[in-house]
Amino acid sequence: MLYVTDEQCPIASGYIRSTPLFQVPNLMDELLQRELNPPQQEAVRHTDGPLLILAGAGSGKTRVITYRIAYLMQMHGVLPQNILAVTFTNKAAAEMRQRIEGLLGSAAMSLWMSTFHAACVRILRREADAARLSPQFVIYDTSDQLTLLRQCMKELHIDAELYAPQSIMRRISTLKNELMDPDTFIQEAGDFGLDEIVSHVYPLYQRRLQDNGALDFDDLLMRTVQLMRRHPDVLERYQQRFRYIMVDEYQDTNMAQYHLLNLLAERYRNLCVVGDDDQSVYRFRGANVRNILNFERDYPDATVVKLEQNYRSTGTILEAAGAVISKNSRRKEKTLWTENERGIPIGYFCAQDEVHEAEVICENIAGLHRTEGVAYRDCAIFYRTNAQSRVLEDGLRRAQLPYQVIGGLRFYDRKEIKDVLCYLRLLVNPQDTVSLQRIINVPRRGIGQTSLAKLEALALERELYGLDMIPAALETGVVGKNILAKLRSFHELMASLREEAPQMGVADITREVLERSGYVDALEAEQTGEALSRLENLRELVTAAAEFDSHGEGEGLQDFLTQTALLSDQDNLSDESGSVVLMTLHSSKGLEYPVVFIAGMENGLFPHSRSFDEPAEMEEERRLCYVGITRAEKRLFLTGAARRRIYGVEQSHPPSLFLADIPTSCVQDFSSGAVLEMARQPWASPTSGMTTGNGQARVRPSTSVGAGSSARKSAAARAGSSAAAPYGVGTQVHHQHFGRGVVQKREGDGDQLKLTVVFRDHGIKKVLAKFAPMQPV
DNA sequence: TTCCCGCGGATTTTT
DNA sequence: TCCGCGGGAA
Repeated sequence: MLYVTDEQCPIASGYIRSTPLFQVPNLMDELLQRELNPPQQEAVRHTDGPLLILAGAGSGKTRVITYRIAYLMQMHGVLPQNILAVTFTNKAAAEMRQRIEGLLGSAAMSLWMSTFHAACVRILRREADAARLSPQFVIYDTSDQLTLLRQCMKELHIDAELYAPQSIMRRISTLKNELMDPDTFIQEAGDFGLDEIVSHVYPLYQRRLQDNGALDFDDLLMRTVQLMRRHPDVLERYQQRFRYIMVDEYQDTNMAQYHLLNLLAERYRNLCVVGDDDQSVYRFRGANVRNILNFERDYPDATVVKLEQNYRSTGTILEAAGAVISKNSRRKEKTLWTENERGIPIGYFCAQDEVHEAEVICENIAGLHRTEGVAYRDCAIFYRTNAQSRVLEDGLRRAQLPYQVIGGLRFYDRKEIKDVLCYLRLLVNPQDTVSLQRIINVPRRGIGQTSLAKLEALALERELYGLDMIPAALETGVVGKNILAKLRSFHELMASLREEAPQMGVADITREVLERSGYVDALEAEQTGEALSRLENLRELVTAAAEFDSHGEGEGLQDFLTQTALLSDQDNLSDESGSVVLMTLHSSKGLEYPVVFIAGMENGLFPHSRSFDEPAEMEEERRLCYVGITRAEKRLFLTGAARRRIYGVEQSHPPSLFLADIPTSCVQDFSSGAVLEMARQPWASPTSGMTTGNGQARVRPSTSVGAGSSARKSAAARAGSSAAAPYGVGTQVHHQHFGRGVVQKREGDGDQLKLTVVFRDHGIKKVLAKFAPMQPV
């Protein structure tokens, strides 16, 4: 056998025998012809050399990917272990694997089918030596990252008030996604502003990650690329191994992922990327649409296949989506079409406020369920920001409709779960100082801040990390006598757990930790409802661990921790539960539902107020809108509210400018008063849309309720807001020191007029209108 | 050391 | 509005 084989893989012994569908070549042909349209077939049959599949929404791309993998294996004799398939979520990977197994039987077992991050973890663990990593490294999530960063800042005496840890973190993350390591950055960074600070913190932060045996999300990608660049022999092995590479959602890859792919595919050039530039919505986390737009430049010999037939949505929904996305410049031209029926017009409703909006949505879901027998699980509600989910949840509860929320606070991010996971992490990797600090006094054992500070000082001096710092403290006696005893007993606890752990299943270890740490006892003693629900969550954690044990896929605790760290929101979406699904528009990518509601169709919310200034951001919002609309199969409802409370402050937003782009014939306005008609007014002229020129004022769908077009005035009147110019609630302002902001609240009047303003970069401030160096924009 | 209260900051989106 | 943190008191 020519190809590199996977040592762990029994050469797919089953796969030749267990392929009912593909035994004979012409059967395969027949199958492809029956199941796929001509461009889809072309994509499947193109096996060698670079391939770009531009897959419009709902054009059957998952089907193409799965059939292509099956085709490679069956018709070209490609071994499953020579294929790398990268998807966006674990859920997508699992589904795809299942479908391939449906076609080929168990042959697909040894196929690498996972997210970028999961694939990188796998590589890094195997190549830990070359990557100069501890093989039992742990993965830090956002909050761990921030904890570590804060410590680094403290160590360097950088004022966290002056430089928000979050912005430094964001910057470091961006740098990592651009493959900029600390050494390089020191040379390139300016010696002023944020970057000057970052040039000090980033190297230390990175060193501390290493000391703690930890990697953050971005490291997973960056370190893998570094590994491949520095070790040609390792790279060569993986190039040989992954002769065929397929990437889904290519439009959302960042620079690190882009380079990794190019490195791996360099040798055989069998790189197949699938994506849709119109669905690129992760710019904020480093995704670069140029990756897909430039694929043909990167691989001049690339074959390009466009999948433009949509099988998902009604003609009406597709037309609306097309109208919205067509306003974007810089896109690959493609026209989605469908043979599906026109369907029912899109419903629009402008509610009085957000509570009313939720009510209307619930009434409609209940109505569809009652009169048309629509299952709850076939209904989804999307929104722009997680904050919107609460009111919707309240509504659903009141209407007694079953629902599940995807995203928001992840299960594994809950305090009690995170605590226990930190115990487990320490068992795997005793160097992990961040975890130690989190749990050393949880539950309370009387090891307080002062003692901890002494411990830390000692650790810093002697360069000790994690559990190692405790014996040192015991010897030197830097802490008082009774603290000493407490430290000792904690250390003994951890030592004995560590000894037992390797022999036990994950569920048993978890139970052991819960019992012996006193965590459960402490919660039981609390006797509050909150403690009860935490206990409930912990039970759920044990269940998840037991499930993990029984699947037997991983190798114990280590893999369980990795899995929990890399789990995405979508991954715990269950189709079984029969409930209405709530999620952000971002999370909705890649999914489809017969009935879709998009709530909060208002300027300032969607498109989000932070995107008005930058055309590129605005285009991203528009793509997000396109994504949302194209999730719908049969029915789409768009809703908004004339008023809503945000941070407890009442605001009123005009209808979303995206509504104005949807052709009249596609929508039916159910609002009282012709709201949609009014919404169309300000932006309906030929000059509407985005103008980037400086001279001509960009059409600004402002949230102001003061001066403005008659349409906006009447919207304000209906909303019942005070309309006194120049600082009405919602007015966009510019402040000499604080920059851009939006007026949130007015108090007093005349010279005493006080304004609460939300500034884009400086948070909420109260200013006296008379004195503030500020004007409306 | 811990608990409680008050204040300020935050929210765009997430592997 | 809600959450997390810091400061002060027991």
